[in-house]
Amino acid sequence: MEHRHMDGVQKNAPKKRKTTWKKDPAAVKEDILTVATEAFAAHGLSGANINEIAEKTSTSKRMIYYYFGDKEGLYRSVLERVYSSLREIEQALNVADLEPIMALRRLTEATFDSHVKNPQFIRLVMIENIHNAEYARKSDVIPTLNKAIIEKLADVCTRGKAAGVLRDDADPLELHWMTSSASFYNVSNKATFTTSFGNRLFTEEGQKRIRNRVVDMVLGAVVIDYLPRKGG
Amino acid sequence: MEHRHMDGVQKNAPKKRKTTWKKDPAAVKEDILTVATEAFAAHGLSGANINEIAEKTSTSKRMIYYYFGDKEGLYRSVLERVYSSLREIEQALNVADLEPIMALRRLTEATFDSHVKNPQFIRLVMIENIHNAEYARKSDVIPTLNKAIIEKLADVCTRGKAAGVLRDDADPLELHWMTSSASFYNVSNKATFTTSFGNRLFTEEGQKRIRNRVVDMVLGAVVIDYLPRKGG
DNA sequence: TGACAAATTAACCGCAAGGTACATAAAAAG
DNA sequence: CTTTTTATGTACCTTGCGGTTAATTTGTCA
Repeated sequence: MEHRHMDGVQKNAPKKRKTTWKKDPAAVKEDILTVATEAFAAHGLSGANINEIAEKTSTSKRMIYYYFGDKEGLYRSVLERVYSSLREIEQALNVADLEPIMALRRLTEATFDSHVKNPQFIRLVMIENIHNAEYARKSDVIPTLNKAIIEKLADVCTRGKAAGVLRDDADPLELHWMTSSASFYNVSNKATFTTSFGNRLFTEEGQKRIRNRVVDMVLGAVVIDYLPRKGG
Repeated sequence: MEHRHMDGVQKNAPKKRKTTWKKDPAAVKEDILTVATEAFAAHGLSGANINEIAEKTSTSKRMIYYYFGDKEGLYRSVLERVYSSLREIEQALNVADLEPIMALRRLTEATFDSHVKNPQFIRLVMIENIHNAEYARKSDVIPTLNKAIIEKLADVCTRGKAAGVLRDDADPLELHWMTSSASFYNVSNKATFTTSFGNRLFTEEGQKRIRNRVVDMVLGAVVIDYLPRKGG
């Protein structure tokens, strides 16, 4: 009971505490995670500020520590949540009954588009890479999440080779690497690329061209006698 | 350096100051920049610690502030320095007297290799992108640096089209985008990619394959009737 | 209805880390 | 040789921010 700094004069008159509130743990957690996701994606692990996060939630800083332990715990939860939500999108994709080349085209386009649509995810993955993926690696869900897309690509490869339309050195993992690299970079490096070269490739037009280019590159790498369409 | 708890004896005895030293501003600045580059590349702008940086230099924290003003100033200097040093590498590359396709192959390979060889640069660019390139944009050298590579590609395109070996929609900036995206991602996302899919693509073998794939992708996108070689 | 656990609030703490004050040696200027 | 400017060293200050303490309310279950 040491009010050491209250020498004498009414310093720190206690704010009136809220007299009533509802219990809603799930909503509180969600609220915190939503705000924290934005903060970590914007400023990174060390750059994000717990006090600021707390202010933007409808609850208090104490609750963050109550539910997530510490800053790192909060970050880990954010990471897992955003990884998981993206996996759902990937799993929803159904190309099993398209013919192989069309399936591959669709998968590539879908990957490209989902990257464009989820910049927050991209930023968090960038941040993870800065940290050498140490938090993703600690997670026991994240390392298992991306299997879905690889399986789909593997299926396409198998079918494509059987049909004689894909080169027999086509490899699902390499295919994913190619698609990912283009799709990821397109979002992750937009800022510096624009700084160096202007935004010509990042207008609506430019992005359409790039998207087609990516498809052509990927198909061109594995489809036998692939003929890219002309122009953008 | 806590002298506070040395109760009684020798409390706060000022450390004997170095009685003699040489002036060497240039070396001191270089020393600081070298250490700071490592620190910022490893931990980002907010994550890097000025005290730690100071300890690793052969000089004192005071000098960091003397020469660079504040943390942000130091970061900006680091950024400009690594950008500039990479530009020199690019400029040294001479492909003007190779035939167009070979020239393009060499440029692509060189870009891929230089990314692999300069992970610190990659990390700093990643960090800049997290910050929406605000510091790179403020710089008055960085935005002008990457012109060299584009000019080389433009020359190759012109010659290639004239010789009838390159598609007439081949575009230097797009070519650079393709090469960069693959080369950059290969380094920047190694950690998370490995976490998800194992390190098969990052062994010596795997990297050779990837490198060849990248060349094939780029050439395949612009060379008329390009025939990729088989296998890895 | 009252004990107990779970959820929430406001206030506080410690210290790490960015930044500064001040003294002084080395070199340059005059 | 004196003065001034540049470069350096040591100690220190301030506060932002991650994390805690302690009290209080809400809901549950004997």
